[in-house]
Amino acid sequence: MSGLTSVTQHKASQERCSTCPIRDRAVCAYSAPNELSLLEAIKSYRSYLPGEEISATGQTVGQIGSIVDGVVSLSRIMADGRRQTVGLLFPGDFVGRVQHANAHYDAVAVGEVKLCLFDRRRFERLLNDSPDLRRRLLEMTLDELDAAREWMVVLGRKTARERIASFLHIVANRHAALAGRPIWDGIELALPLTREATADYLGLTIETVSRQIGALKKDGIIRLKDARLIAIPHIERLRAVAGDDD
Amino acid sequence: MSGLTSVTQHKASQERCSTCPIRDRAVCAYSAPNELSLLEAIKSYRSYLPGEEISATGQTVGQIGSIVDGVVSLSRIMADGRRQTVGLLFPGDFVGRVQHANAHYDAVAVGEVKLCLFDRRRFERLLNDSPDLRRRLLEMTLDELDAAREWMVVLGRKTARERIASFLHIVANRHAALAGRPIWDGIELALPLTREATADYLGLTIETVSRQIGALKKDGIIRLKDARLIAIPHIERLRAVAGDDD
DNA sequence: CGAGTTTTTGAATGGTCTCAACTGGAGTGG
DNA sequence: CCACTCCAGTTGAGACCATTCAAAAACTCG
Repeated sequence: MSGLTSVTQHKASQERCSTCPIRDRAVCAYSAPNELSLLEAIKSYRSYLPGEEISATGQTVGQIGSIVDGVVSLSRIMADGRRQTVGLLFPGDFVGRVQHANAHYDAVAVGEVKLCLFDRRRFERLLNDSPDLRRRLLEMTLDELDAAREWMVVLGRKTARERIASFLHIVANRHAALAGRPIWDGIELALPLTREATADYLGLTIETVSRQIGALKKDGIIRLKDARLIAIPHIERLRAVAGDDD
Repeated sequence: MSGLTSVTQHKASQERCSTCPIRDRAVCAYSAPNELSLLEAIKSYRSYLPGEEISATGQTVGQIGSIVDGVVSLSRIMADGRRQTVGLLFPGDFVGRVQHANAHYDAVAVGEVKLCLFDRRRFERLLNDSPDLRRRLLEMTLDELDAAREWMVVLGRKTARERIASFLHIVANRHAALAGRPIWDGIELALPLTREATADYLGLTIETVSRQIGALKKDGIIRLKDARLIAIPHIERLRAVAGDDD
């Protein structure tokens, strides 16, 4: 798979931060114009093909940055091959860890992915001088910590049916957020993950994922156009199935 | 339970940060003496009894701070009563979230706990002016995120036996860290958690926890002096049972 | 159409949960 | 000192949900 990856990497001096689609959500969201130009000077874009590895556990990572487009999964694999996805990263999210030279997880492009990358050391130096960058990075990290803990409840206590519903709910929320409006009944989703990737995220097997999606369809909670295109007639019903009260 | 709590709270001007037992690990670890005196001016100590609630989900939190002594559990409870513990906090760890007025999780004192507390708003103001505080808080938050993700692997993919072993391994590591030396064979642990709290952390039932601890004992992986006092003859064997390779 | 991949479906197994009873230690009071 | 209660923990039996192993079906791409 990594044999047929054709990546593109280039300084994109023509791509201005001011027109960046993730300008308001990324680590640079609070940065003033003068700081943006500093970031602009050291940034480069790189694209990844579906399934392409962005970084591997233990590997030394020289570049870190923001997702401009696409979805990235973070996962850990056990010695005997069991895999658990520990995070799904969407546009605006930050990939890579400051102050750590090597990766703790496998980062993989789920679909096509475009990253806005910085040299790790240079970014860290900028971070030291910039309260705005640090504040935003802290905020994003706290949000990710909350998301991780939320997911721990799913993995520790929810049934397969509830896990699927929780997953669809999260994807729907992200989809709505990217569309810039609150979630709505009848929302249609193109699931970013294969059944296998979904299973790895939910702590289930692909067979169980398939069966439970089928069950939700039979119960009218969701409608399937094909295996990856899902419509949700009533968000409230999905949320109820997910076991969330709010 | 909250009826018979006898808490103590007082400005402790006599307790100096310079002699604080968590001085090197807490959020103030990087703070210079002048900053320490600012913190000293606004800090107060408060003790909690075993089982006492420190803050509840949704509740507005006015004070945040560091654990000086004891263990705090963070957990979320579902509408039907299922509970999942999403974090165990030890001395030096930070309780409460900056920039969020209300708690996302239930924080409960596991044993007796002593906190070093700051008014949230005042602490946030200090945070804005202090690169050292912010750097340390970011670092701690990133470490907690790593720990949370590590635990997601446990909850998503490990068997009951592996979960118990992972739990004991984590507690042993923390115990060794507090003792200031690397983990050793024959280490003895006083488990901080009841079987119920352990089950909530591991995503299991108390019966399964009890059975698996019994099985580990039968297999010679651990030795029990009583239900809560455990000796680990060979750390390597425990780690192997936990399914970790390192 | 044919090959490869992804997804679905089926049947049987097994690990964990559920429900229930029992054990042992700590504290209480006659 | 012993009976009693209370609580944490242990043990047992059966049920159930998700897994495992196997095969069929659906989709993709040449």
